[in-house]
Amino acid sequence: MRVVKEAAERRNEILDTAEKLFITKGYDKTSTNDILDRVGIARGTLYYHFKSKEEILNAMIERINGALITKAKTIASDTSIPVIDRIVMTIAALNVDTDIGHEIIDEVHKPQNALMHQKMQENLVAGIVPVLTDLVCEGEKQGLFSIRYPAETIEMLVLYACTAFDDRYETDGAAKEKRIKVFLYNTEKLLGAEEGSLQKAMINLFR
Amino acid sequence: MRVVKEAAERRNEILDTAEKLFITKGYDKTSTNDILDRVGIARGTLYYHFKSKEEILNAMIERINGALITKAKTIASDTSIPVIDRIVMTIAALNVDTDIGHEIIDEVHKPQNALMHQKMQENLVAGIVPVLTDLVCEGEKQGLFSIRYPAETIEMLVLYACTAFDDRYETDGAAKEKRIKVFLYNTEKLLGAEEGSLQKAMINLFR
DNA sequence: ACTTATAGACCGACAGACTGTCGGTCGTGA
DNA sequence: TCACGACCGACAGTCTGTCGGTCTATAAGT
Repeated sequence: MRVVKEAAERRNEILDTAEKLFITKGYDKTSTNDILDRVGIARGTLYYHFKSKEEILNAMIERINGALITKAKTIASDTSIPVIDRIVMTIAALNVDTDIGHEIIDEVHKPQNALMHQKMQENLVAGIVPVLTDLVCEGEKQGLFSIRYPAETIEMLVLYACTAFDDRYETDGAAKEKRIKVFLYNTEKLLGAEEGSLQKAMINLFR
Repeated sequence: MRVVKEAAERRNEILDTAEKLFITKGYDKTSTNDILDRVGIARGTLYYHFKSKEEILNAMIERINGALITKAKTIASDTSIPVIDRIVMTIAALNVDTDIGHEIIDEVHKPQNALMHQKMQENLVAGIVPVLTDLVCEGEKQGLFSIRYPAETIEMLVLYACTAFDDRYETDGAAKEKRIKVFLYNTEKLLGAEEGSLQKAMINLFR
């Protein structure tokens, strides 16, 4: 039977379903049939709202990243919190565990989802680098950091973090923990922060 | 008509052809028909030598990266060259421009080739990090560097370099040059090298 | 030297699945 | 009642991977 809805609503229904499927089954392994069966629409309807399967992926990524970046910006602009805490919190806000669930971080990084992964990363890095750069510059004015090329350096750190902290490299908890520790140590070095200052802020916030 | 060849030879013919096509057209847009038409074999023959299209991609990447890593190792083990020069040369050996041609670096990083890109990067990083780590440790013994966590730090630098120096981010020459400069500056900082020492070695070698 | 056997390389028709298209239909608000 | 936006589903075209069977080079037996 035929159910008519407003375009925006249908679009979101499709995106909701696609998101679940892309994340649980992978982008390549999800067929457009899977999506339209689940939404309960016909083939033509799907292609009435999106011009291709890839466009669905793009829209989905923009929705997810848009929300994440908005959240990060909100935290970053709360001047009532010390800069160093805000930096840690901003980064934590991107750790998708919080609200979208572990599934994403676990599933997105499988080899099959390379395209999805690359797009999410590119989009997220572009959005978050300026926010963090501003924060670091603020911290430098307060004498917390000493850094010559903030933008490029932040980009370097963020890009590395995005790639390295994907689970695809190892599941060994110890190696991962060490990697995080070294990452913080190196970050302090690059930002010209006092040794242990970031680590302290982190432990302080998450205990 | 039917031409019989040794398995190894056919395999290489297929890989040669696939390499050209994957690089010029992209992995997704290259069909197995494209490959087998060009090689001049039947469908069944292709699947006699490779069990899937993706396995062709994997074999191709291993071939390319194997050659690159062998070359890098050769340079790295030549103790007649000063360590710092060897480091620069080892990295330079990975810059595919040299023998496989610009095409790869130009084409591999298009969004369509995400899978290929990811696999090449992962494979290359895993191969090159130990080589560079050894070199850096050698340099530390000579008092050139001062570094607490060599392996993780090298990994960080290599991973970043792989991601950042893809052309996908910008074609603006000036921005790219600055990025390289900052990368060298930060590398010196992380390795605990004298400021400008890496840059000097680089300019020295390539003038 | 001449048949016969065998294993490895090769063939191409086919099944099954998938994406995107298109002409046409239905519902709803003006 | 009219028009437009939402919706439908059959269909074309393409793609990957399979399978039963065929060819050929080499080794063995006579």
